[in-house]
Amino acid sequence: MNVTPAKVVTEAYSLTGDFLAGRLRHNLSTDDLNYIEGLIESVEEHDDGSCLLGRGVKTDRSMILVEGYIFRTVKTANKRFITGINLPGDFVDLHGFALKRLDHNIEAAGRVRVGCVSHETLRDVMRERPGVARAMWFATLLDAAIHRKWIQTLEQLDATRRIAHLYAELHTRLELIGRNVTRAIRTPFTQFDMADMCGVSAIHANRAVGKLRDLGIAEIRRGDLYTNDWEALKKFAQFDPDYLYGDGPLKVKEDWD
Amino acid sequence: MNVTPAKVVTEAYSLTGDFLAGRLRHNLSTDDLNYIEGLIESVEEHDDGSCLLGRGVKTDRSMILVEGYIFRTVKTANKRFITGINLPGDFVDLHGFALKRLDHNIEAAGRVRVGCVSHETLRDVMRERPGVARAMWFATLLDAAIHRKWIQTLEQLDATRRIAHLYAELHTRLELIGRNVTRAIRTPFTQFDMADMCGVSAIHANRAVGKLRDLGIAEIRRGDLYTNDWEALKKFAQFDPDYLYGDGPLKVKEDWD
DNA sequence: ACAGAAAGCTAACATCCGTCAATAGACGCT
DNA sequence: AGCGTCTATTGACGGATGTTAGCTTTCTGT
Repeated sequence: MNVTPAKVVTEAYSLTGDFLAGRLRHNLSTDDLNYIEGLIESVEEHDDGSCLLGRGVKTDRSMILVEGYIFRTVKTANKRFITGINLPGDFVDLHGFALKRLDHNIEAAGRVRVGCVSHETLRDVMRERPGVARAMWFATLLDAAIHRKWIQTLEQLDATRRIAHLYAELHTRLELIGRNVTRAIRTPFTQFDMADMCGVSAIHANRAVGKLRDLGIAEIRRGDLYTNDWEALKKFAQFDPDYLYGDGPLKVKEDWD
Repeated sequence: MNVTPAKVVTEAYSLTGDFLAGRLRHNLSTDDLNYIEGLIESVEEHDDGSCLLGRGVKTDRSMILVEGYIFRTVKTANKRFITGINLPGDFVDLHGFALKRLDHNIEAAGRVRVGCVSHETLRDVMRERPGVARAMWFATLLDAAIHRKWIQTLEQLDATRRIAHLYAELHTRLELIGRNVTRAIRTPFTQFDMADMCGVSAIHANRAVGKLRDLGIAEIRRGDLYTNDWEALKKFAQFDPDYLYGDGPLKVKEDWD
């Protein structure tokens, strides 16, 4: 598991847009968000399938996903398990700051762009911007909440519904970061990826995709999902967005101190 | 989902022992640990099956498990899903401090004793004892790591191995909090509980228990597991303790600042 | 346009698991 | 001791999923 070489592209892309409209948005002022963008020391591009950080490898920086999808993976002799997905705006390895070594790999799903912040800088943030530090804690708590929902999904749903639930979650999370979805979600996921996320074989993932098509719920082609009835899809997947803390509960900045 | 009445037993039990030898231990000095014990405003006892905190209920305090086992559960019309277990020394709803409302229930597995800390007090801690605040963040990161392992377990193992993995995890976590296990782990878990943790039916959990017995790996009677070869059990469950960050990685206090 | 590679698809069979039904054992209560 | 309830156990059947194998489609590079 080697870290693949990255192209540093800081000079080519402006970061002063709304790329950081992600998960941290709830708890931070515009000033804080600009402050965080300022922390980013470089932006890198990585190719599909490259490993941005390997399990057990020590690191002295953390990465914010700017564009693309990232998997958390664990590998055994002949299988890969995906335990989570990150979307733009997510800190993909913030916990590496505290734990020093991750228990899983950070893997690019399709081409990605990440912003890098050194742990030295984060130490200063922790000391001097308690509001930002708290927002980072919230972000890791939200990761845990999503993990719990994945556990429930694996315990509760069959393969077809798991895939539907996966895209239902993506739909809502993309909305939460301001990327509204109309009739399609485009991803670079293969059916192998879906299988590794849902804990089924690739062949069974294929059956599930076919079943979603037969049921008229969604059409999935090469990772891209098309539907004209998101509510029906979400109902089929028994999707309940509460766990994403999209509205009220996470907005606790005002009643902290 | 009602919160059942609790017996307040502060006066009957001394807290100045090593009950808080739990997960926070790595990152804190004895002084810090004594400080945390001092935060506890009351100790309560709850009966088996009682709900200590319901999903969506606002709360203004957090609980440290002092004695017993606690489940994180989610319930649908006719099923219950267990997404995690807590052991003595764990903060069971620390994330309620930041999120205000939990997305799941906190449920007693057997009789439990919990120590309560008001969020008002925690706010002060966050401001005045950054070392303790960081330890709390670490604790929630460890929760997330355990969640990821559960996801992997559900994706990877059959029912028999999942149950073995569950007890393998308990064995290691109990060791990490100084409760060394010899030949038996005693729990109040029913086979229904095991089923809800492993995402299988109770009848299939029973088959799995029988299979562990037939294979000579372990004997499980009413939640209590007996074995004379923990290594064989862990190998069977493909258990790898890295995700519990038992030794090095979590001990980062010294190189923080 | 073409070839090779990657991804998607299908069929057949075995295993894992859920459900239903029924029974046996363990525990608490009176 | 006797009763009821909760828990554990077993058998039979069907559905869900894994595995193997082979085939088709789509992408990509030249």
